[in-house]
Amino acid sequence: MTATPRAVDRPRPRRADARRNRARLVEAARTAFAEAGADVPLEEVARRAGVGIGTLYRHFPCRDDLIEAVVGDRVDELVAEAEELLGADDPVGALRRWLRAAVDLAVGYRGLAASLVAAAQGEGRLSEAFRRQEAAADALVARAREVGGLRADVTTAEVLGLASAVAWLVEQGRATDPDRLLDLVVDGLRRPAGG
Amino acid sequence: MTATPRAVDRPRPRRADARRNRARLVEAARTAFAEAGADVPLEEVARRAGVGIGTLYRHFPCRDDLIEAVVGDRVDELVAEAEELLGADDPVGALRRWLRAAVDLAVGYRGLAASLVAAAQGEGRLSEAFRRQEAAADALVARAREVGGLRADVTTAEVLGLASAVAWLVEQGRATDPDRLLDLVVDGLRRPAGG
DNA sequence: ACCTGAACACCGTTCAAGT
DNA sequence: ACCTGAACACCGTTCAAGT
Repeated sequence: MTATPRAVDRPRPRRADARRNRARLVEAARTAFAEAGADVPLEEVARRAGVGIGTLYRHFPCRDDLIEAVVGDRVDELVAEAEELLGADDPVGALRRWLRAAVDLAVGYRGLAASLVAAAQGEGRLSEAFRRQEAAADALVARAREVGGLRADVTTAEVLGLASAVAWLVEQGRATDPDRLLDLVVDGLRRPAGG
Repeated sequence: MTATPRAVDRPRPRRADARRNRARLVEAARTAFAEAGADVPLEEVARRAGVGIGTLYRHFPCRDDLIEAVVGDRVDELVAEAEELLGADDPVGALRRWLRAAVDLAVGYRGLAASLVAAAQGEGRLSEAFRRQEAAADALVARAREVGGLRADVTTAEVLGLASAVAWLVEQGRATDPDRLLDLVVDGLRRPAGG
């Protein structure tokens, strides 16, 4: 039974060398994640950053913290995009476009979709990022429902869940075209036309 | 770079003790998978079976072979069920019911959905099981399409992929009710009513 | 023909010793 | 305040020595 280290809120490092090491780690993680997936060995990340493995753990007590450092600002961009799309003429189309962007982000690093979904229940920084994303989705879903474009009983968790599932399928190599799958899924979320 | 051992077609063991060990391993794996998920340590399975780890590897050169030994006959049951459902009055409902059974199987052991999806590309016994399942799904999809109940452009790979994705979501704890999600998904696969 | 378990590789995580 | 890397735990996989 190896307890996974709890995520702790670390203050910004005071010493200049520590800040530099932190930045190097994030950069190394970014490229390593992109090349080898979000489950790349942490020793590999430390090696690429040119620091000891202990230094990595000092800055990022668990893998999710490192993932958050890499994708956190992209999640914020996604949130900002949602705010813009809230003013769109076609709310269902807006939701659809936004989900596509969310899928793109998740597909960017193999294993990210799974990490994000797992973080839905957790406590750390990545979990907070997930909840920011969920709040953004919620606004778009509410808007689409207001206009009558969505089934009344569909929840945000279901919408985001299905989008994550699409991202996961693409990651697994079981789907070439995310757009195609998203279209099928979003069609199922629409208000039934005939009754 | 650790090469994963290739799946090899092993003949049924000749010696009685070997057959007994094999059977014990499958039983131990069945309970271990159910309790701890399909990624339970193989040493744990060997321990429960009361055999050495080397014996496990002799009978099941890779984890997927063990998984197939545990779920293979349930896949065959699924295939048989599909054949019965081919005669149903409501082909879309039949497809829907069958997908539910497929999801139930995958959800039975945590991690099985991922293993099955990954096996879609591979070579071993589990890959063959996946392809039997895919052929069964294909017949049901074709039937539902004939009757005009499905979008004409939907492929079997997409249908099965989305069902696996639903199973994965449930495994991740992101959905309580598989039926609910399957309804949403299947609705997206239906022939659009209004055009 | 089959079994066993020691041996090795790999990776995650901690911590004593350093600056 | 921070860094380092040796040390330990855990698990996958192989293989020499056995029956």
